[in-house]
Amino acid sequence: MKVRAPRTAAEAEAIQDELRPLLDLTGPGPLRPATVAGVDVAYDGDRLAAAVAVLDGTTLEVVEEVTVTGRTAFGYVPGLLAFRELPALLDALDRLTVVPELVVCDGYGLAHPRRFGLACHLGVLTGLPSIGVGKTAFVGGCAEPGPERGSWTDLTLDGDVVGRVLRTRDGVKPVYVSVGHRVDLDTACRNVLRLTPAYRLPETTRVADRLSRAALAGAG
DNA sequence: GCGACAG
DNA sequence: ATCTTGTCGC
Repeated sequence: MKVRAPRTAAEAEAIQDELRPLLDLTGPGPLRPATVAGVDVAYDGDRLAAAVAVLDGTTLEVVEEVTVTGRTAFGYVPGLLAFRELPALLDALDRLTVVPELVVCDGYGLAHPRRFGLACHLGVLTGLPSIGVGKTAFVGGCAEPGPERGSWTDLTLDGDVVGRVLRTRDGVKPVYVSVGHRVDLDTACRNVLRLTPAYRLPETTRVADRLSRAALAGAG
């Protein structure tokens, strides 16, 4: 699998609009996935390192890790993050021995200006069930969820519910969850809660984050 | 027209 | 994303 490389923002947007119809928003998706993959990318100037960490869906123990290093081919443009991170992430996913039952992305999925964020793009290109978990607000409006872990509110955009603002730890800033491909919002949130037994962010993204940084440092 | 804006 | 010290709290 490979991402088409657009030359301009307009081209990138056209690709998103073209792929958007291939999205499978049919649920429920994996409720008790045996394996869950986390993906993340670290940068140092134009160098980058992408990492994929596959965890056991029950014990959350690391089952497999893959990293790839390379150079950025597309700058960061809000709404077009996938074109910056997907090439390397797909390379890493290709080298995986285990086929994860769910992929957790760092960023947004359906909650996107054209309803096709990183999680959707990755899902459509790999065919794998995927969800997006963002750390900060991007698009959509929401009310503040209750202070306890598990409470949430709708993330809405143009009158549509495009995701959820979910509290994963008591009294800690919530995360922004939106579906990517082949998973519904309820299932996405249940998975996120299972992946956050101790910290605000899913263990999958925590491991992938560490991995990508280490790979970047080790690639000198 | 002017800002805001996942990572 | 990344640049960065000390500091409050368990």
